[in-house]
Amino acid sequence: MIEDGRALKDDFIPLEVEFRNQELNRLSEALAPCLEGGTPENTVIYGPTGTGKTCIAKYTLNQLQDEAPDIPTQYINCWQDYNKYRTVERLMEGLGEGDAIQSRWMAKDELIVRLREELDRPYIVILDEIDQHQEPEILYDLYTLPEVTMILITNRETQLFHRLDDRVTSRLRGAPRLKLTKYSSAELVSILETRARWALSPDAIGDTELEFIAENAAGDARVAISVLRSAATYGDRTGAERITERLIEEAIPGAREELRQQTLEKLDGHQLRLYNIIQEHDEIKPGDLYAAYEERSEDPMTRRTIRNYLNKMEHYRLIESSGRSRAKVYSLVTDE
DNA sequence: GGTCCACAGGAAAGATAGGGTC
DNA sequence: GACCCTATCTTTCCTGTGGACC
Repeated sequence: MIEDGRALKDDFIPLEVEFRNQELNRLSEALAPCLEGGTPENTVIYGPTGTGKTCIAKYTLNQLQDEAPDIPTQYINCWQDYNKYRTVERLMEGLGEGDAIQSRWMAKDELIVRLREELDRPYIVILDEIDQHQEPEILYDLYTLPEVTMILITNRETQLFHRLDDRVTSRLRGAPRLKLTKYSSAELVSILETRARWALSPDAIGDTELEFIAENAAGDARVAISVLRSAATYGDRTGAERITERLIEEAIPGAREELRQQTLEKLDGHQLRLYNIIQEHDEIKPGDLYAAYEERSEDPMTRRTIRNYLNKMEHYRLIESSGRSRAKVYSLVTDE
């Protein structure tokens, strides 16, 4: 059934991005000046997950590189490269200067100086999940580099700005902002149709089944594509010739489990222990959670470290919390 | 309304690990 | 191999918040 699985991958960039023409045009306009030696505009893209923020940013940079291969670009996920050092490391890599960094020997400030020296032409950088950066002052450092143009991606615009100091906020306030909203069911069907045409054998899936996936994805293209991928994989495994509604229903839990397992693999022993304790309870108070964790650990981490771990797991959407102060409880995320 | 206390999260210091220099 | 420099992770200390109880 699957003929070319690439089109079903999360990081696949399609030849054409559907239903985002206005946003693509605005982003292209913001970057266009660099083609004529001018100064492009920094841009902020925000909206819920699965609305195509990363996709339109990467797509626009691909287009730009087709026109001007000499202009270097770089994609940085600030959840993975969350401190200044790693971010600048990635920036150097984007300039083909990754080898210039001799491990930890080079201090952060020295790295910035090195980056400044290497910049002799426009450099366009996507900073994805910028609200998750642990040292948001990096934006000020980058702002002082006239060659660097930033495309900042965040889920919530307010989360980004409330963490920035006034110098950066005042400068970014004037930057173009692109707000992306969730896809409608009809839009998701069209996106899925295109992906299915690329990835699957002809007639592997019909309109009714695509609509069924779209309705279950609640406007999130990432979820919709993940379910399609899971259904097709499951169909291949079981020898089915077509993806049916029943196959999709069977594949949905698998798609969710796949995403959950991928995330669980990122946790260390202490974090997994916390996850297991929460899993054993419908809801658990932070104090009770720590007591249970302490009981099961030979060398337990402190409460402060555990709070950091729990924040990380909440961000991964593995657990969630409700209530505040003494009324606070943790539970597993079950709605995805 | 006042007090208590669980809880969150920032800041600074300490511990650890990786790699370079002599 | 000892020492130095660095980033990263963890701990300690502290303050602010807000729910529970009287």
